[in-house]
Amino acid sequence: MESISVVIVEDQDFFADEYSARVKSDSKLSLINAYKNANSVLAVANAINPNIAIIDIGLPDMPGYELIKQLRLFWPNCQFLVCSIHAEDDLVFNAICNGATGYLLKTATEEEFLQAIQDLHNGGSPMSFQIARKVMEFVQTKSLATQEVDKLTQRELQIVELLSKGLRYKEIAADLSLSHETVRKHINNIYRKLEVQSRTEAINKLYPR
Amino acid sequence: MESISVVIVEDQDFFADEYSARVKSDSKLSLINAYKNANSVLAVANAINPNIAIIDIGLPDMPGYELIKQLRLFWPNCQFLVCSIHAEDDLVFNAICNGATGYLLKTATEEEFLQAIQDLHNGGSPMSFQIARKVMEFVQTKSLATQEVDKLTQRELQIVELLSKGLRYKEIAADLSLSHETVRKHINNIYRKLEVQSRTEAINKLYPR
DNA sequence: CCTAAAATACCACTAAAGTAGTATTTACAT
DNA sequence: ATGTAAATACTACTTTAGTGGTATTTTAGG
Repeated sequence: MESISVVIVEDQDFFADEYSARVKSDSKLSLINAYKNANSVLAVANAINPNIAIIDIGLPDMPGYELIKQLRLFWPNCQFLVCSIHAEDDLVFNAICNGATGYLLKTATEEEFLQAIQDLHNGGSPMSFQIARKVMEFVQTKSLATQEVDKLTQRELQIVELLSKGLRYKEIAADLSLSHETVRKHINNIYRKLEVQSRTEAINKLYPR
Repeated sequence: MESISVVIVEDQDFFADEYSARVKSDSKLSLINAYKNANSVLAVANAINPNIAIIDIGLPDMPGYELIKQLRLFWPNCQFLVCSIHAEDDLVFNAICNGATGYLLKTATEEEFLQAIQDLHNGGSPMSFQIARKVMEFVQTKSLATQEVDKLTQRELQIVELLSKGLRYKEIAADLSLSHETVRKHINNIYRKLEVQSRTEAINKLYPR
């Protein structure tokens, strides 16, 4: 069994040394190198191809999420583990949106840290529990507004689905083999039930962002 | 320090016994009861008020996500931990959307199981690593389409933001102290850059669901 | 069988959205 | 200094969206 190759990008000496020591202590891992800033790793990015990259979000020369975005182009199969002292929503979601698949707070123990690398390599997404809750709440807010959906009939839901895709009335009519006027009537009823005056308001009410 | 009260809803004897034993073995937890199906717990729901509910997703008389939805009304402050042998997307997301804040596979060890209860109680969202990855991917797909956003100027993004809320052109103009015509021009440019023909198409391109 | 809700369809109308072209001013970068 | 992009504003026009009313047919429930 081949060992898992790791790079570290961390500007603070204390953490860089700590992470390096942890990786070296684990026989299943091999440390390629530890870099102090974004540019020094970008300079050699096309010469290496790690399995795991551990990225500090607070680098001096570039936001961590920006670094991930760029490194992903060089290392499409690499898993990115963000390590941060911060749990602010912006940082967390920017990192995730740019391809981070794990997010640990720096309070993580050595055991959690090494387990996270294993999890990442096994297709998991390790997160500190505070981060996990934020992510969970994000998922919950992005789901359907059930109580509004219940007000609509089957046919109306079918039409709303097409409305939300941006189809025009005549396209919806063609899709469902209905007359243009019938579609309009249905949409009128939908808006009345949802207490809205436009397509966008209806969509926002049914599919909260 | 007060102990954490737990209920279990699990139809398979093997797992029900196992979970009960685990909870009893932990001095920080107290087991209220273990129920074999959804209706037997709903029958007594208003008489109890647990801190943590452990729910099997594959109950005989009701889908687990439906049970969570109903129990949440009785126990608004309870944290729901789903335990399932399945990691199918539908089950996972239905559960999360209905209020589950943790999701473990039944392969979890006793240690992971008890740690999950602690994490839940501390405001975390424990997940088996396979689940965490699904959730992470969901977040990634639901986030801003960065490459499209980059095509727009600051002013255009500002206008798109208001467009996506369903404001009319005249309302946007008033908000930004612009003329109605200028807003229209901006929107025209936005649509051209995004290669769309309507508000809904633009929104869908920038904020994928 | 009968009724209420749902689905279908049409008309007339107003409001809003979207298209196309032109033009001026500011600001920034080569 | 000069060219380019961005932001502002206007006109003229077409298409689509949204409102209100009426009416017929289907479907499901009591």
